[in-house]
Amino acid sequence: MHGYDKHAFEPFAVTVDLAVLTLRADALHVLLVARGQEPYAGRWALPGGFLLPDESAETAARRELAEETGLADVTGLHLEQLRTYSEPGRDPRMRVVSVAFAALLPDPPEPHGGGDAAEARWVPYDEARGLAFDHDRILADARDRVGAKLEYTCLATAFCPAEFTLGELQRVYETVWGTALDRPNFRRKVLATPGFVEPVPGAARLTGGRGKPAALYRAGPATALHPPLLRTPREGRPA
Amino acid sequence: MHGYDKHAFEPFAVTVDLAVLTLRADALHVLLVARGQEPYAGRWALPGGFLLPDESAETAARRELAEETGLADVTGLHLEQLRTYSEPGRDPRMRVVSVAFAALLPDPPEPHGGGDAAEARWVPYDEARGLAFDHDRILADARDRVGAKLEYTCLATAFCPAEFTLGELQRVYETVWGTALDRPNFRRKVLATPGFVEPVPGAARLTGGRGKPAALYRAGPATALHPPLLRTPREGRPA
DNA sequence: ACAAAAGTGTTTTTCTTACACCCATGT
DNA sequence: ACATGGGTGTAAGAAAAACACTTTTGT
Repeated sequence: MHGYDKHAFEPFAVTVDLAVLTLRADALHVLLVARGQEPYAGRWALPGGFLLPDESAETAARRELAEETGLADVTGLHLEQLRTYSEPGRDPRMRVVSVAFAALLPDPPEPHGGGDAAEARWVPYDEARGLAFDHDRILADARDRVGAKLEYTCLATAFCPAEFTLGELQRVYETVWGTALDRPNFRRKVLATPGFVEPVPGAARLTGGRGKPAALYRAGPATALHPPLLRTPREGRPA
Repeated sequence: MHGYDKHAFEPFAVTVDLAVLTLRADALHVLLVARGQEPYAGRWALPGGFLLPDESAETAARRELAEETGLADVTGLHLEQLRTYSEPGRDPRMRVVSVAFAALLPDPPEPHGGGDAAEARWVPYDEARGLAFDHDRILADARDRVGAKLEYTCLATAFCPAEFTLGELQRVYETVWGTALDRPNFRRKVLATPGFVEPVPGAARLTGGRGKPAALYRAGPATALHPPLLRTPREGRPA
Protein backbone atom coordinates (compact mmCIF):
# COMPACT_ATOMS: atom_id res chain seq x y z
CA MET A 1 0.00 0.00 0.00
CA HIS A 2 2.75 2.47 -0.76
CA GLY A 3 3.95 1.96 2.78
CA TYR A 4 7.54 2.97 2.11
CA ASP A 5 8.96 0.28 4.32
CA LYS A 6 12.51 0.26 3.00
CA HIS A 7 12.46 -3.50 2.89
CA ALA A 8 9.01 -3.90 1.43
CA PHE A 9 10.23 -3.73 -2.13
CA GLU A 10 12.94 -5.05 -4.33
CA PRO A 11 14.93 -2.71 -6.54
CA PHE A 12 14.40 -3.27 -10.24
CA ALA A 13 16.13 -2.08 -13.32
CA VAL A 14 13.74 -0.29 -15.63
CA THR A 15 14.32 -0.10 -19.35
CA VAL A 16 12.46 0.92 -22.46
CA ASP A 17 12.26 -1.20 -25.59
CA LEU A 18 11.22 0.24 -28.92
CA ALA A 19 9.45 -1.38 -31.82
CA VAL A 20 10.30 1.20 -34.48
CA LEU A 21 8.16 0.47 -37.50
CA THR A 22 8.20 1.90 -40.98
CA LEU A 23 7.14 1.04 -44.49
CA ARG A 24 9.79 0.53 -47.12
CA ALA A 25 9.04 -0.78 -50.59
CA ASP A 26 5.50 -1.71 -49.58
CA ALA A 27 6.61 -3.92 -46.70
CA LEU A 28 6.55 -3.38 -42.96
CA HIS A 29 10.06 -3.02 -41.57
CA VAL A 30 11.38 -2.85 -38.04
CA LEU A 31 14.57 -1.30 -36.73
CA LEU A 32 16.85 -3.86 -35.11
CA VAL A 33 20.22 -3.59 -33.43
CA ALA A 34 22.89 -6.28 -33.16
CA ARG A 35 23.82 -7.18 -29.61
CA GLY A 36 27.50 -7.00 -28.80
CA GLN A 37 27.55 -8.70 -25.40
CA GLU A 38 26.11 -11.64 -23.59
CA PRO A 39 23.45 -12.61 -23.16
CA TYR A 40 22.21 -13.05 -26.69
CA ALA A 41 25.49 -11.77 -28.15
CA GLY A 42 25.29 -11.56 -31.92
CA ARG A 43 21.51 -11.75 -31.90
CA TRP A 44 19.22 -9.04 -33.15
CA ALA A 45 17.18 -7.09 -30.65
CA LEU A 46 14.85 -4.15 -30.42
CA PRO A 47 16.63 -0.92 -29.58
CA GLY A 48 16.23 0.26 -26.02
CA GLY A 49 18.04 1.13 -22.87
CA PHE A 50 17.87 2.09 -19.24
CA LEU A 51 15.90 4.98 -17.87
CA LEU A 52 18.09 7.80 -16.66
CA PRO A 53 17.43 9.04 -13.12
CA ASP A 54 15.31 12.01 -14.15
CA GLU A 55 13.56 10.57 -17.16
CA SER A 56 10.08 9.25 -17.66
CA ALA A 57 9.74 6.21 -19.84
CA GLU A 58 8.36 8.42 -22.63
CA THR A 59 11.38 10.72 -22.45
CA ALA A 60 13.78 7.81 -22.46
CA ALA A 61 11.99 6.24 -25.39
CA ARG A 62 12.19 9.42 -27.44
CA ARG A 63 15.86 9.83 -26.57
CA GLU A 64 16.61 6.28 -27.68
CA LEU A 65 14.56 6.82 -30.80
CA ALA A 66 16.65 9.85 -31.72
CA GLU A 67 19.90 8.03 -30.99
CA GLU A 68 19.02 4.91 -32.93
CA THR A 69 17.44 6.47 -35.97
CA GLY A 70 19.94 9.29 -36.22
CA LEU A 71 17.12 11.68 -36.99
CA ALA A 72 17.67 15.23 -35.82
CA ASP A 73 14.04 15.88 -34.98
CA VAL A 74 11.89 13.13 -33.59
CA THR A 75 9.33 15.40 -31.96
CA GLY A 76 6.68 14.89 -34.59
CA LEU A 77 6.98 11.14 -34.71
CA HIS A 78 4.28 8.91 -33.32
CA LEU A 79 5.38 7.17 -30.15
CA GLU A 80 3.00 5.23 -27.97
CA GLN A 81 3.27 2.97 -25.00
CA LEU A 82 2.52 -0.63 -25.83
CA ARG A 83 2.65 -2.36 -22.48
CA THR A 84 5.14 -3.28 -19.78
CA TYR A 85 6.88 -6.62 -19.67
CA SER A 86 7.84 -7.75 -16.21
CA GLU A 87 8.08 -11.54 -16.15
CA PRO A 88 10.81 -12.47 -13.66
CA GLY A 89 12.81 -14.61 -16.10
CA ARG A 90 12.74 -12.31 -19.11
CA ASP A 91 16.34 -11.24 -18.57
CA PRO A 92 18.66 -14.03 -17.43
CA ARG A 93 20.95 -11.74 -15.49
CA MET A 94 18.76 -9.63 -13.31
CA ARG A 95 15.33 -8.35 -12.70
CA VAL A 96 14.49 -5.97 -15.53
CA VAL A 97 11.10 -4.42 -16.07
CA SER A 98 10.74 -3.03 -19.55
CA VAL A 99 8.26 -0.46 -20.80
CA ALA A 100 7.72 -1.19 -24.47
CA PHE A 101 6.85 1.45 -27.05
CA ALA A 102 5.80 1.40 -30.65
CA ALA A 103 7.17 4.16 -32.87
CA LEU A 104 5.91 4.85 -36.38
CA LEU A 105 8.04 6.58 -38.97
CA PRO A 106 7.70 7.62 -42.57
CA ASP A 107 10.36 5.95 -44.69
CA PRO A 108 13.53 7.25 -43.01
CA PRO A 109 17.10 7.78 -44.17
CA GLU A 110 19.04 4.53 -44.33
CA PRO A 111 22.13 5.49 -42.35
CA HIS A 112 20.89 5.63 -38.78
CA GLY A 113 22.68 3.97 -35.89
CA GLY A 114 24.28 6.98 -34.29
CA GLY A 115 23.74 5.49 -30.86
CA ASP A 116 25.78 3.11 -28.82
CA ALA A 117 24.62 0.13 -30.85
CA ALA A 118 27.27 -1.72 -32.76
CA GLU A 119 25.09 -2.18 -35.78
CA ALA A 120 21.57 -1.23 -36.64
CA ARG A 121 19.44 -1.92 -39.67
CA TRP A 122 15.94 -2.08 -41.03
CA VAL A 123 14.63 -5.62 -41.28
CA PRO A 124 11.42 -6.73 -43.01
CA TYR A 125 8.90 -7.67 -40.34
CA ASP A 126 8.57 -11.21 -41.61
CA GLU A 127 12.30 -11.84 -41.29
CA ALA A 128 12.57 -10.43 -37.79
CA ARG A 129 12.43 -13.65 -35.80
CA GLY A 130 14.64 -15.14 -33.12
CA LEU A 131 15.23 -11.83 -31.40
CA ALA A 132 16.91 -11.51 -28.01
CA PHE A 133 14.95 -11.63 -24.75
CA ASP A 134 11.18 -11.55 -25.25
CA HIS A 135 11.50 -9.16 -28.15
CA ASP A 136 9.74 -11.51 -30.57
CA ARG A 137 6.68 -11.16 -28.42
CA ILE A 138 7.01 -7.39 -28.06
CA LEU A 139 7.36 -6.99 -31.79
CA ALA A 140 4.32 -9.16 -32.46
CA ASP A 141 2.32 -7.18 -29.92
CA ALA A 142 3.39 -3.95 -31.61
CA ARG A 143 2.26 -5.16 -34.98
CA ASP A 144 -1.08 -6.35 -33.64
CA ARG A 145 -1.67 -3.06 -31.92
CA VAL A 146 -0.81 -1.00 -34.98
CA GLY A 147 -2.98 -3.13 -37.23
CA ALA A 148 -5.92 -2.82 -34.87
CA LYS A 149 -5.51 0.91 -34.37
CA LEU A 150 -5.57 1.57 -38.09
CA GLU A 151 -9.23 0.60 -37.97
CA TYR A 152 -10.48 3.09 -35.48
CA THR A 153 -7.83 5.83 -35.27
CA CYS A 154 -6.04 8.13 -37.69
CA LEU A 155 -2.75 6.38 -36.96
CA ALA A 156 -2.05 5.56 -40.61
CA THR A 157 -0.80 9.08 -41.29
CA ALA A 158 2.08 8.43 -38.88
CA PHE A 159 3.60 6.19 -41.57
CA CYS A 160 3.38 8.98 -44.14
CA PRO A 161 5.57 12.04 -44.67
CA ALA A 162 4.19 15.49 -43.88
CA GLU A 163 2.52 15.66 -47.27
CA PHE A 164 1.19 12.53 -48.87
CA THR A 165 -1.28 11.29 -51.45
CA LEU A 166 -4.36 9.24 -50.77
CA GLY A 167 -2.76 6.43 -52.72
CA GLU A 168 0.14 6.38 -50.29
CA LEU A 169 -2.25 6.37 -47.36
CA GLN A 170 -4.17 3.49 -48.87
CA ARG A 171 -0.94 1.56 -49.35
CA VAL A 172 -0.29 1.90 -45.60
CA TYR A 173 -3.51 0.07 -44.86
CA GLU A 174 -2.93 -2.52 -47.53
CA THR A 175 0.60 -3.24 -46.42
CA VAL A 176 -0.10 -3.52 -42.71
CA TRP A 177 -3.29 -5.49 -43.15
CA GLY A 178 -2.22 -7.52 -46.15
CA THR A 179 -5.50 -6.90 -47.93
CA ALA A 180 -6.59 -5.01 -51.02
CA LEU A 181 -8.92 -2.05 -50.65
CA ASP A 182 -11.19 -0.53 -53.23
CA ARG A 183 -9.70 2.82 -54.19
CA PRO A 184 -12.88 4.84 -54.77
CA ASN A 185 -14.43 3.59 -51.54
CA PHE A 186 -11.28 4.13 -49.50
CA ARG A 187 -11.02 7.64 -50.81
CA ARG A 188 -14.61 8.45 -49.93
CA LYS A 189 -14.28 7.09 -46.43
CA VAL A 190 -11.13 9.02 -45.67
CA LEU A 191 -12.48 12.27 -47.06
CA ALA A 192 -15.80 11.78 -45.26
CA THR A 193 -14.06 11.63 -41.88
CA PRO A 194 -13.68 15.22 -40.66
CA GLY A 195 -10.14 16.02 -39.61
CA PHE A 196 -8.52 12.84 -40.88
CA VAL A 197 -6.72 14.53 -43.79
CA GLU A 198 -6.61 18.11 -45.03
CA PRO A 199 -5.94 19.03 -48.65
CA VAL A 200 -2.81 20.99 -49.46
CA PRO A 201 -4.25 23.58 -51.84
CA GLY A 202 -2.95 23.40 -55.35
CA ALA A 203 -0.26 20.85 -54.60
CA ALA A 204 0.21 17.68 -56.56
CA ARG A 205 2.89 15.08 -56.96
CA LEU A 206 3.85 12.45 -59.45
CA THR A 207 3.80 9.16 -57.62
CA GLY A 208 4.84 6.18 -59.63
CA GLY A 209 6.53 8.27 -62.29
CA ARG A 210 3.55 7.45 -64.42
CA GLY A 211 -0.10 8.38 -64.10
CA LYS A 212 -2.00 11.45 -63.14
CA PRO A 213 -0.37 13.64 -60.50
CA ALA A 214 -2.06 13.04 -57.16
CA ALA A 215 -3.37 15.74 -54.87
CA LEU A 216 -1.45 16.13 -51.64
CA TYR A 217 -2.89 15.97 -48.15
CA ARG A 218 -1.68 16.66 -44.66
CA ALA A 219 -2.66 14.83 -41.49
CA GLY A 220 -5.64 16.53 -39.86
CA PRO A 221 -6.35 17.19 -36.21
CA ALA A 222 -8.60 14.17 -35.70
CA THR A 223 -7.30 11.17 -33.81
CA ALA A 224 -10.33 8.88 -33.76
CA LEU A 225 -12.07 7.40 -36.77
CA HIS A 226 -15.85 7.46 -36.45
CA PRO A 227 -17.09 5.39 -38.13
CA PRO A 228 -14.08 3.05 -38.23
CA LEU A 229 -12.40 1.78 -41.36
CA LEU A 230 -13.00 -1.91 -40.98
CA ARG A 231 -10.61 -4.56 -42.08
CA THR A 232 -12.75 -6.58 -44.49
CA PRO A 233 -11.40 -10.07 -45.03
CA ARG A 234 -11.31 -10.09 -48.80
CA GLU A 235 -8.92 -11.70 -51.20
CA GLY A 236 -6.16 -9.88 -53.03
CA ARG A 237 -2.80 -8.40 -52.08
CA PRO A 238 -1.89 -10.98 -49.44
CA ALA A 239 0.87 -10.04 -47.03
CA MET B 1 21.80 -1.27 -24.94
CA HIS B 2 21.23 -3.68 -22.10
CA GLY B 3 24.92 -3.34 -21.40
CA TYR B 4 24.70 -4.37 -17.76
CA ASP B 5 27.11 -1.74 -16.59
CA LYS B 6 26.32 -1.71 -12.89
CA HIS B 7 26.31 2.06 -12.90
CA ALA B 8 24.40 2.50 -16.10
CA PHE B 9 21.04 2.34 -14.40
CA GLU B 10 19.29 3.66 -11.38
CA PRO B 11 17.31 1.31 -9.14
CA PHE B 12 13.59 1.96 -9.17
CA ALA B 13 10.74 0.80 -7.03
CA VAL B 14 8.08 -0.88 -9.13
CA THR B 15 4.48 -0.99 -8.04
CA VAL B 16 1.12 -1.88 -9.47
CA ASP B 17 -1.95 0.34 -9.18
CA LEU B 18 -5.44 -0.99 -9.77
CA ALA B 19 -8.51 0.76 -11.06
CA VAL B 20 -11.09 -1.77 -9.91
CA LEU B 21 -14.37 -0.89 -11.57
CA THR B 22 -17.85 -2.22 -11.06
CA LEU B 23 -21.45 -1.20 -11.60
CA ARG B 24 -23.66 -0.70 -8.60
CA ALA B 25 -27.14 0.74 -8.82
CA ASP B 26 -26.62 1.75 -12.45
CA ALA B 27 -23.53 3.82 -11.73
CA LEU B 28 -19.87 3.16 -12.32
CA HIS B 29 -18.02 2.66 -9.05
CA VAL B 30 -14.34 2.36 -8.25
CA LEU B 31 -12.64 0.68 -5.32
CA LEU B 32 -10.64 3.16 -3.24
CA VAL B 33 -8.52 2.76 -0.13
CA ALA B 34 -7.81 5.38 2.50
CA ARG B 35 -4.13 6.13 2.97
CA GLY B 36 -2.83 5.83 6.50
CA GLN B 37 0.58 7.43 6.10
CA GLU B 38 2.25 10.36 4.47
CA PRO B 39 2.38 11.38 1.80
CA TYR B 40 -1.28 11.96 1.09
CA ALA B 41 -2.32 10.64 4.52
CA GLY B 42 -6.08 10.55 4.83
CA ARG B 43 -6.57 10.84 1.10
CA TRP B 44 -8.21 8.21 -1.05
CA ALA B 45 -6.07 6.25 -3.47
CA LEU B 46 -6.27 3.36 -5.87
CA PRO B 47 -5.28 0.06 -4.30
CA GLY B 48 -1.87 -1.22 -5.22
CA GLY B 49 1.48 -2.25 -3.91
CA PHE B 50 5.02 -3.29 -4.60
CA LEU B 51 6.03 -6.15 -6.82
CA LEU B 52 7.44 -9.06 -4.90
CA PRO B 53 10.82 -10.37 -6.08
CA ASP B 54 9.40 -13.24 -8.10
CA GLU B 55 6.23 -11.68 -9.37
CA SER B 56 5.29 -10.27 -12.71
CA ALA B 57 3.16 -7.15 -12.67
CA GLU B 58 0.15 -9.24 -13.69
CA THR B 59 0.68 -11.64 -10.79
CA ALA B 60 1.10 -8.80 -8.34
CA ALA B 61 -2.02 -7.11 -9.67
CA ARG B 62 -4.11 -10.23 -9.23
CA ARG B 63 -2.75 -10.76 -5.74
CA GLU B 64 -3.63 -7.21 -4.77
CA LEU B 65 -7.03 -7.60 -6.35
CA ALA B 66 -7.73 -10.66 -4.21
CA GLU B 67 -6.50 -8.93 -1.07
CA GLU B 68 -8.43 -5.75 -1.59
CA THR B 69 -11.72 -7.17 -2.76
CA GLY B 70 -11.69 -10.04 -0.29
CA LEU B 71 -12.94 -12.34 -3.02
CA ALA B 72 -11.81 -15.92 -2.71
CA ASP B 73 -11.54 -16.52 -6.45
CA VAL B 74 -10.38 -13.75 -8.71
CA THR B 75 -9.21 -16.01 -11.53
CA GLY B 76 -12.19 -15.35 -13.75
CA LEU B 77 -12.12 -11.61 -13.37
CA HIS B 78 -11.06 -9.37 -16.18
CA LEU B 79 -7.71 -7.74 -15.52
CA GLU B 80 -5.81 -5.81 -18.12
CA GLN B 81 -2.77 -3.64 -18.23
CA LEU B 82 -3.56 0.00 -18.80
CA ARG B 83 -0.18 1.64 -19.10
CA THR B 84 2.86 2.46 -16.99
CA TYR B 85 3.32 5.75 -15.20
CA SER B 86 6.90 6.76 -14.70
CA GLU B 87 7.11 10.54 -14.40
CA PRO B 88 9.99 11.33 -12.01
CA GLY B 89 7.92 13.47 -9.65
CA ARG B 90 4.87 11.28 -9.34
CA ASP B 91 5.87 10.08 -5.88
CA PRO B 92 7.41 12.79 -3.69
CA ARG B 93 9.57 10.39 -1.73
CA MET B 94 11.37 8.28 -4.27
CA ARG B 95 11.43 7.07 -7.79
CA VAL B 96 8.43 4.79 -8.26
CA VAL B 97 7.40 3.33 -11.58
CA SER B 98 3.87 2.04 -11.49
CA VAL B 99 2.21 -0.41 -13.83
CA ALA B 100 -1.49 0.41 -13.83
CA PHE B 101 -4.23 -2.13 -14.38
CA ALA B 102 -7.94 -1.96 -14.91
CA ALA B 103 -10.04 -4.69 -13.29
CA LEU B 104 -13.71 -5.25 -14.06
CA LEU B 105 -16.04 -6.97 -11.61
CA PRO B 106 -19.69 -7.87 -11.45
CA ASP B 107 -21.36 -6.21 -8.49
CA PRO B 108 -19.33 -7.67 -5.61
CA PRO B 109 -20.03 -8.21 -1.93
CA GLU B 110 -19.79 -5.01 0.07
CA PRO B 111 -17.42 -6.12 2.85
CA HIS B 112 -14.08 -6.39 1.11
CA GLY B 113 -10.90 -4.83 2.45
CA GLY B 114 -9.17 -7.92 3.79
CA GLY B 115 -5.80 -6.50 2.81
CA ASP B 116 -3.44 -4.22 4.61
CA ALA B 117 -5.52 -1.16 3.76
CA ALA B 118 -6.94 0.71 6.70
CA GLU B 119 -10.22 1.31 4.96
CA ALA B 120 -11.59 0.47 1.57
CA ARG B 121 -14.87 1.28 -0.06
CA TRP B 122 -16.69 1.57 -3.34
CA VAL B 123 -17.00 5.14 -4.52
CA PRO B 124 -19.12 6.39 -7.44
CA TYR B 125 -16.79 7.31 -10.28
CA ASP B 126 -17.99 10.89 -10.37
CA GLU B 127 -17.14 11.41 -6.70
CA ALA B 128 -13.67 9.91 -6.94
CA ARG B 129 -11.62 13.07 -7.31
CA GLY B 130 -8.62 14.42 -5.45
CA LEU B 131 -6.94 11.05 -5.18
CA ALA B 132 -3.37 10.59 -4.00
CA PHE B 133 -0.42 10.66 -6.40
CA ASP B 134 -1.43 10.70 -10.06
CA HIS B 135 -4.34 8.39 -9.40
CA ASP B 136 -6.91 10.84 -10.75
CA ARG B 137 -5.22 10.50 -14.08
CA ILE B 138 -4.91 6.73 -13.89
CA LEU B 139 -8.59 6.42 -13.02
CA ALA B 140 -9.60 8.69 -15.90
CA ASP B 141 -7.43 6.66 -18.27
CA ALA B 142 -9.05 3.47 -17.04
CA ARG B 143 -12.52 4.80 -17.66
CA ASP B 144 -11.60 6.02 -21.12
CA ARG B 145 -10.11 2.69 -22.03
CA VAL B 146 -13.07 0.71 -20.78
CA GLY B 147 -15.54 2.97 -22.55
CA ALA B 148 -13.63 2.65 -25.81
CA LYS B 149 -13.21 -1.11 -25.54
CA LEU B 150 -16.92 -1.64 -25.10
CA GLU B 151 -17.27 -0.58 -28.70
CA TYR B 152 -15.09 -3.15 -30.34
CA THR B 153 -14.62 -5.94 -27.81
CA CYS B 154 -16.85 -8.20 -25.74
CA LEU B 155 -15.60 -6.56 -22.56
CA ALA B 156 -19.08 -5.64 -21.33
CA THR B 157 -19.71 -9.16 -20.07
CA ALA B 158 -16.91 -8.66 -17.55
CA PHE B 159 -19.25 -6.38 -15.61
CA CYS B 160 -21.94 -9.06 -15.54
CA PRO B 161 -22.29 -12.16 -13.35
CA ALA B 162 -21.84 -15.60 -14.90
CA GLU B 163 -25.44 -15.60 -16.10
CA PHE B 164 -27.08 -12.37 -17.12
CA THR B 165 -29.93 -10.97 -19.16
CA LEU B 166 -29.61 -8.87 -22.27
CA GLY B 167 -31.19 -6.02 -20.35
CA GLU B 168 -28.38 -6.15 -17.82
CA LEU B 169 -25.81 -6.19 -20.60
CA GLN B 170 -27.47 -3.22 -22.22
CA ARG B 171 -27.41 -1.35 -18.93
CA VAL B 172 -23.62 -1.85 -18.82
CA TYR B 173 -23.27 0.05 -22.07
CA GLU B 174 -25.74 2.70 -21.08
CA THR B 175 -24.11 3.28 -17.71
CA VAL B 176 -20.53 3.46 -18.91
CA TRP B 177 -21.34 5.53 -21.99
CA GLY B 178 -24.07 7.62 -20.45
CA THR B 179 -26.31 7.18 -23.47
CA ALA B 180 -29.60 5.46 -24.16
CA LEU B 181 -29.66 2.53 -26.56
CA ASP B 182 -32.59 1.18 -28.49
CA ARG B 183 -33.45 -2.18 -26.96
CA PRO B 184 -34.58 -4.04 -30.08
CA ASN B 185 -31.55 -2.91 -32.04
CA PHE B 186 -29.11 -3.62 -29.21
CA ARG B 187 -30.54 -7.08 -28.85
CA ARG B 188 -30.20 -7.82 -32.54
CA LYS B 189 -26.65 -6.60 -32.66
CA VAL B 190 -25.52 -8.65 -29.69
CA LEU B 191 -27.21 -11.82 -30.91
CA ALA B 192 -25.88 -11.30 -34.42
CA THR B 193 -22.28 -11.32 -33.17
CA PRO B 194 -21.16 -14.97 -33.05
CA GLY B 195 -19.66 -15.91 -29.70
CA PHE B 196 -20.56 -12.72 -27.85
CA VAL B 197 -23.26 -14.36 -25.70
CA GLU B 198 -24.61 -17.88 -25.50
CA PRO B 199 -28.14 -18.67 -24.33
CA VAL B 200 -28.59 -20.69 -21.17
CA PRO B 201 -31.27 -23.14 -22.33
CA GLY B 202 -34.56 -22.83 -20.53
CA ALA B 203 -33.31 -20.43 -17.91
CA ALA B 204 -35.06 -17.18 -17.11
CA ARG B 205 -34.96 -14.63 -14.37
CA LEU B 206 -37.20 -11.92 -13.03
CA THR B 207 -35.22 -8.71 -13.22
CA GLY B 208 -36.98 -5.67 -11.87
CA GLY B 209 -39.45 -7.67 -9.84
CA ARG B 210 -41.96 -6.74 -12.47
CA GLY B 211 -42.18 -7.55 -16.11
CA LYS B 212 -41.63 -10.61 -18.24
CA PRO B 213 -38.87 -12.93 -17.06
CA ALA B 214 -35.77 -12.46 -19.19
CA ALA B 215 -33.79 -15.21 -20.86
CA LEU B 216 -30.33 -15.81 -19.40
CA TYR B 217 -27.10 -15.74 -21.31
CA ARG B 218 -23.48 -16.58 -20.62
CA ALA B 219 -20.41 -14.84 -22.01
CA GLY B 220 -19.31 -16.53 -25.21
CA PRO B 221 -15.80 -17.32 -26.44
CA ALA B 222 -15.48 -14.25 -28.68
CA THR B 223 -13.28 -11.36 -27.59
CA ALA B 224 -13.58 -8.99 -30.54
CA LEU B 225 -16.73 -7.36 -31.83
CA HIS B 226 -16.93 -7.34 -35.62
CA PRO B 227 -18.69 -5.18 -36.55
CA PRO B 228 -18.31 -2.90 -33.54
CA LEU B 229 -21.12 -1.57 -31.41
CA LEU B 230 -20.68 2.12 -31.95
CA ARG B 231 -21.34 4.76 -29.38
CA THR B 232 -23.93 6.92 -31.11
CA PRO B 233 -24.11 10.39 -29.64
CA ARG B 234 -27.84 10.60 -29.07
CA GLU B 235 -29.80 12.26 -26.34
CA GLY B 236 -31.33 10.43 -23.42
CA ARG B 237 -30.05 8.79 -20.28
CA PRO B 238 -27.23 11.26 -19.61
CA ALA B 239 -24.50 10.17 -17.22
C1' DA C 1 -56.73 -3.32 -15.10
C1' DC C 2 -52.44 -1.49 -15.18
C1' DA C 3 -47.43 -0.83 -15.08
C1' DA C 4 -43.12 -2.65 -16.15
C1' DA C 5 -39.84 -5.17 -18.51
C1' DA C 6 -38.92 -8.67 -22.32
C1' DG C 7 -39.20 -9.79 -26.89
C1' DT C 8 -40.75 -9.49 -32.20
C1' DG C 9 -41.77 -7.25 -36.62
C1' DT C 10 -41.52 -3.72 -40.08
C1' DT C 11 -40.47 0.35 -42.50
C1' DT C 12 -37.33 3.88 -43.63
C1' DT C 13 -33.00 5.62 -44.17
C1' DT C 14 -28.22 5.37 -44.41
C1' DC C 15 -24.03 3.33 -45.44
C1' DT C 16 -21.17 -0.03 -47.99
C1' DT C 17 -19.93 -2.44 -52.04
C1' DA C 18 -18.81 -3.29 -56.57
C1' DC C 19 -17.77 -1.70 -60.73
C1' DA C 20 -17.92 1.40 -64.84
C1' DC C 21 -15.87 5.28 -66.50
C1' DC C 22 -12.96 9.60 -67.29
C1' DC C 23 -8.41 12.26 -66.47
C1' DA C 24 -3.54 13.35 -66.67
C1' DT C 25 1.00 11.95 -67.20
C1' DG C 26 5.34 9.23 -69.02
C1' DT C 27 7.09 6.11 -72.51
C1' DA D 1 -1.23 4.67 -78.62
C1' DC D 2 -1.16 2.76 -74.37
C1' DA D 3 0.04 1.70 -69.77
C1' DT D 4 -0.31 3.53 -65.21
C1' DG D 5 -2.11 5.61 -61.33
C1' DG D 6 -5.58 9.41 -59.85
C1' DG D 7 -10.25 10.75 -59.51
C1' DT D 8 -15.70 10.66 -60.19
C1' DG D 9 -20.31 8.55 -60.61
C1' DT D 10 -23.83 5.29 -59.69
C1' DA D 11 -26.89 1.45 -58.93
C1' DA D 12 -27.68 -2.77 -55.98
C1' DG D 13 -27.46 -4.60 -51.63
C1' DA D 14 -26.73 -4.71 -46.68
C1' DA D 15 -27.00 -2.76 -42.38
C1' DA D 16 -28.61 0.40 -38.98
C1' DA D 17 -32.19 3.42 -36.87
C1' DA D 18 -36.74 4.36 -35.51
C1' DC D 19 -40.79 2.87 -33.82
C1' DA D 20 -45.15 0.11 -33.47
C1' DC D 21 -46.64 -3.87 -31.37
C1' DT D 22 -47.14 -8.33 -28.55
C1' DT D 23 -45.97 -11.13 -24.34
C1' DT D 24 -45.50 -12.15 -19.49
C1' DT D 25 -45.08 -11.04 -15.05
C1' DG D 26 -46.33 -8.36 -10.26
C1' DT D 27 -49.51 -5.28 -7.92
